[in-house]
Amino acid sequence: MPEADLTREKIIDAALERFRHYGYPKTTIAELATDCAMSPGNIYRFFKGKIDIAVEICRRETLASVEILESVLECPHRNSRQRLEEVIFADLRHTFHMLENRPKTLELAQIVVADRPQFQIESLRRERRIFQRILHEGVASGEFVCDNVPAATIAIHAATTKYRYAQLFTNQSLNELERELAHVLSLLMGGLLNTKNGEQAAATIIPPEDESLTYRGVE
Amino acid sequence: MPEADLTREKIIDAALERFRHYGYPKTTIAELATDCAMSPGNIYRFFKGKIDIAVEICRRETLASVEILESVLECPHRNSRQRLEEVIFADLRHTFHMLENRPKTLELAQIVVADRPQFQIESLRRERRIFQRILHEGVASGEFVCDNVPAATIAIHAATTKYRYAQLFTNQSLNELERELAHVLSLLMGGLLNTKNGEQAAATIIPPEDESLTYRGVE
DNA sequence: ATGCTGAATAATTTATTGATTGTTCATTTT
DNA sequence: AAAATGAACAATCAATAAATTATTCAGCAT
Repeated sequence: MPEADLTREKIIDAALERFRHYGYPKTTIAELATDCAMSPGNIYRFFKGKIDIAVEICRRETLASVEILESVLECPHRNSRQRLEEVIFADLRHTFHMLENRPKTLELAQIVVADRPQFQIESLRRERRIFQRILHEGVASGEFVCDNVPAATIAIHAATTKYRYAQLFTNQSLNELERELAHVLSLLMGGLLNTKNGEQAAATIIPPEDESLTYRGVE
Repeated sequence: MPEADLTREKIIDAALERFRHYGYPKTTIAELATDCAMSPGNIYRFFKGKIDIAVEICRRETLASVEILESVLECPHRNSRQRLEEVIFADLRHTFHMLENRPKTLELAQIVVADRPQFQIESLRRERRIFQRILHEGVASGEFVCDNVPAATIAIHAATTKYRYAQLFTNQSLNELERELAHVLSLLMGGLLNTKNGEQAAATIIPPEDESLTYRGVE
């Protein structure tokens, strides 16, 4: 590895350590510089600003998360449904434990997202790509029926929003959340409608892509 | 109406006006007292504290919201699926416009919930009761198939979390959200699985219940 | 008694100041 | 020339003081 990259890594390691122990706001550039046996000014030859160090750390964190989900995906002898369910369960457990054991990581992510909204959008997109791969496989094998895989991917992702960093939404226990998620997945898989009577119900009416924002609610 | 209740209403009206225009923190008890032509001390004969005025206003707001959803519910010539979908769409639109047109209302709700977490829990429960009524009807008529209505109610409510006060989660437009929600509902109704091949897939494995916690349905 | 007042007090918020920190860049070192 | 420094400057934060506000309650009025 080139010298410059090694130095960059040293800064990231020092920041990782301090952000984890004391948090982003309580960590000063001067401290990072001391940790790396260099001057404060030199840090700026490797990062445009303090926030960019945080961005890089968070970016690596999300890549690691996606890899965890991918490893779940690669378990053999699973059908598409089991894969999808296990990936979503893994997401719930992983993010739950993250917030429970490393609260500073959330704080850091919130600081980064406040400054770089695009960061969150891209992280979610990376996650959805995993979902989409499973859906494609399932449709190809005939296990799933779906005439719009991208839309279904987004829908499943949206419907399981509550189970990503669940503590942001509720103070339920992990066990409660797992049980609830199982019911959500069960519905997403099988649906509510009675299909025994032969006739297939009409699809949900999907609003037109009209950009004119007309208000249809009450008041 | 008894004299005391009229006075109480006068205070609530004054608070409603000021909270809406200037927000909760910038409204003082002294101002409310002046508006009502009384002394600050007298306010405390009707409310235990400033926050309790906000709680009462928010309570009425949530009751009004539930009534809107109930009015959607009472539309005739609808099957259960349409009712459920329309109620959830109405919820999306109503909460979306609320945040767009009356941002102070959200601020107020956040202040109330920060102080009284139970308030949010009860508001959500009231909303779920509407869902549950529709599910019951649908199961009774044979339109829905579901062996655990309370659990399915909670699942549908959880899966549509993103579409209640959606601006808290995303900056998508209302139109985008409506289209996305339509796909979510479509999945919840019909499911992903291919049921044409006759055999019904096994249910999602539901994690065992914690011994200390009893699982309760919507009550 | 009962309903209400308004000054007194406690709690909170806002303004201010001084200290700390992020960032830059002219200069030094390698 | 390239890499690094550290003093200088601007932005931000923390601590404190000042002002405002929520709440109480002894006393007044009905």
